[in-house]
Order: sequence, then structure tokens, then C-alpha cells
Amino acid sequence: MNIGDAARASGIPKKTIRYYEQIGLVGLQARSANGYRVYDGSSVEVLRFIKRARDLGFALDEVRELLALWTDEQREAADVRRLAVQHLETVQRKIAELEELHRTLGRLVESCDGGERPSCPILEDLARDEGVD
Amino acid sequence: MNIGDAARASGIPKKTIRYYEQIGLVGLQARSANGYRVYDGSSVEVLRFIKRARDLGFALDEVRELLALWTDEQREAADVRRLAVQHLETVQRKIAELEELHRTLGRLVESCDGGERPSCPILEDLARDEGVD
DNA sequence: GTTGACCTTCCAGCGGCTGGAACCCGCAAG
DNA sequence: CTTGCGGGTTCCAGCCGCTGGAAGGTCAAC
Repeated sequence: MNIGDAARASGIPKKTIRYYEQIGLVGLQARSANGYRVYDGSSVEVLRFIKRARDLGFALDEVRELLALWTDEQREAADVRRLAVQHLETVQRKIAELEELHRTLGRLVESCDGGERPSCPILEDLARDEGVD
Repeated sequence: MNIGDAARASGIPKKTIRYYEQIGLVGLQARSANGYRVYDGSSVEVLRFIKRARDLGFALDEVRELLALWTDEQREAADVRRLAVQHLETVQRKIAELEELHRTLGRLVESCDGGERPSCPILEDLARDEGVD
């Protein structure tokens, strides 16, 4: 199994797989006689694990920790949970920020009739002289 | 008025102001005899405009467009509105994505008791063999 | 023998800064 | 007169997580 197949099987682009090897997220892959990387079921399993963790928005360093916990027989579920909760909170914070943004932008867009004349409350707001905070 | 004062007055770090000059977001600043950048009320006004647009989440290229519209007497409010609506939609999409993430993460965290034993549904989910999509 | 799909490496760039090194300038205190 | 401090300047490198491209090696099919 070459890198292209591993890419298809895991959903991670070839380039990214090589990158993950380079930064040590996955181990150095075995090579066949011609120098091609060789993948088997278990290396693909790791890649799929990574793919899912990334899809859940975990940063690469968090994925690293998750991988370590995954292969650690002595792990405690609490450690995994902690990581997930932490990440969940980050996501919550981001949502709150974006919703605030959304409200403000919504108000601005509402206030502008979008006609052909230059006068536009959006620009006026951006140009106003009081601080925003 | 030197760059430090402009930074304080606009809320943009000195480094970032120089960076904005470098990428041509703001024009080349006049220099005093000793080579220091000199700022006046109107250059600070521009910086504040940029700060607010950035705070609203506009990308630098969008800020560039907004600045152009701002100084364009012939502009049409519709153009400004279009930019804002576009951005608003981007923000909406991001919120939707994050909320989906939030739901999934929430479910995972709920499912894990976080005890001292290794067994953890979060890891099991990350390691499951069906695709996520 | 040539085409085309693979694979390899290495280098550069995206956005939007940010940190640091190494330097100059102007002023006050010791 | 030197020393130190708080400004300023330049340029280069790094952050995250890839991604594109160049330049080349490998392999099976036609």
C-alpha cells in the first residue's frame, strides 16, 4: 500500500501525510525497495484517527496528546475528557465571539439601504471617532 | 507624532503598523529628519478605520477595498453593503460549522465519565472504523 | 519507447502578524 | 563623559497547518 492508497483510505491528502511524518505526528514510515513509503492497516488506522480528531477541530498538538493517550494502556479516561472539555470551551468561546460579530455586522447591514448614492452608515461607523471598546 | 503615539491612538501595535505600511495597506509615511515615521490626525484616522474593520473580522484585502470605498466620493452604498453582507455570510457559515462541532464534542464529553480507568468513549469514537462523512 | 500515473525531495507561500537581533537617537543622572 | 533608558530603525525568522510547484525517479501498459 503506497501513500496514494493511504491518502484515499484515510481522507488525508498525500502532502499532508508526508507533512505529518516530517513533524513527527506519525512515525517514520517503512520504505519499499524503490524508496516509496509503505502503509498497512494499522498505519492507516492511525491516519484515520488523526483525520477525525482534526475534523473535530483539535490542534495538531492536541492530536499528538490524544494519540499518546490512545496507545497508552495506563491512561485514565479523565485525561482524555479533560482535553475534550478544554477544546469544547475553546469552541464555545469562538462561537460567542462570532455571534457578537454577527450581531454587530447584522445591525450595520440593516442600517445601510445599499442604494446608488455614496452615503453609507457602514463606512460612517467604521470612521467614527470614538473607540469601539 | 511618532509611531508609538500612533499605536496608542489607534490601538494597533507598532509592529503591525509598520507591517501595514510594508504591504501597502497604508501609504508610505512621511519621515522626520532622524528617519522616524511621522503621523498626524488623518493618518491616525485611517489606522482607526482599519482597526475597526479588522475588529469586525474583515480580511486585510477587504479592508483594502473598504478603505478605497471610503475615500471614493463616487462610491455607491451598495458596494459597501455588498462587502458587509458577504462577510456576514462568511461569519454565519463559520458559526454553523462551530455549532455542529460543539454538538458533536458535547455528545462525546457527555459520554465519557472521566474516571481513572482507561476505557473512554471519546477515544473509541476517534478510533472507530466507519467514515465520519 | 513513450506515455501517464505514481512516487521522491526540497523550497516557497498563504494570513496576519509577532519576536528578536542589532543598530541609531536624544536626554537625564551620576 | 559615560551610562542607561526609552524611543526609533531595519531585516530575518517563526507561528499554524498545510499546499503548490519544480525537478526528478519508478513502474506498468500500449
